[in-house]
Amino acid sequence: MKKVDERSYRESVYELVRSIPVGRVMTYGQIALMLGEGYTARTVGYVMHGADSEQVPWQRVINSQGKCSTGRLTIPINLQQELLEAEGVEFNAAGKCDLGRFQWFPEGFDAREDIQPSLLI
DNA sequence: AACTTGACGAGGG
DNA sequence: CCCCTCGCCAAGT
Repeated sequence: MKKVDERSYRESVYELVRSIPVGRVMTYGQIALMLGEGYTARTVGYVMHGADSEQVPWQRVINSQGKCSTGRLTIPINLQQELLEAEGVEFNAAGKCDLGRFQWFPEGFDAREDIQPSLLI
């Protein structure tokens, strides 16, 4: 078992991101851990910046500190946060959301066992 | 083939 | 809270 079936590296990431419910988020590192070998938070971020905003709810992927990391090049600062707030995710004045409340864990995925404690915040 | 660049994350100061 | 260092790995030069 190498990569992931016949799907491309990127598609596996997008498929998982599409499974995140409205108003919930996942972190780059969490996605990397769930996809397994070959995936790291860094490459998930790389893949996400190339996501088609029409087909992937890219705004639901934030960093492990509960903050949006998109205030750089192509994406307007605050756009990601605004989109998330529009679907119910709350952010404090420092632009950070409570992962304990908004982070999404797929069913069958035991956060306590499958994810490093530090990722649970 | 070598080197650089990220929408990252953990650990340490 | 801020800053820096490393490890990570796909892609583009």
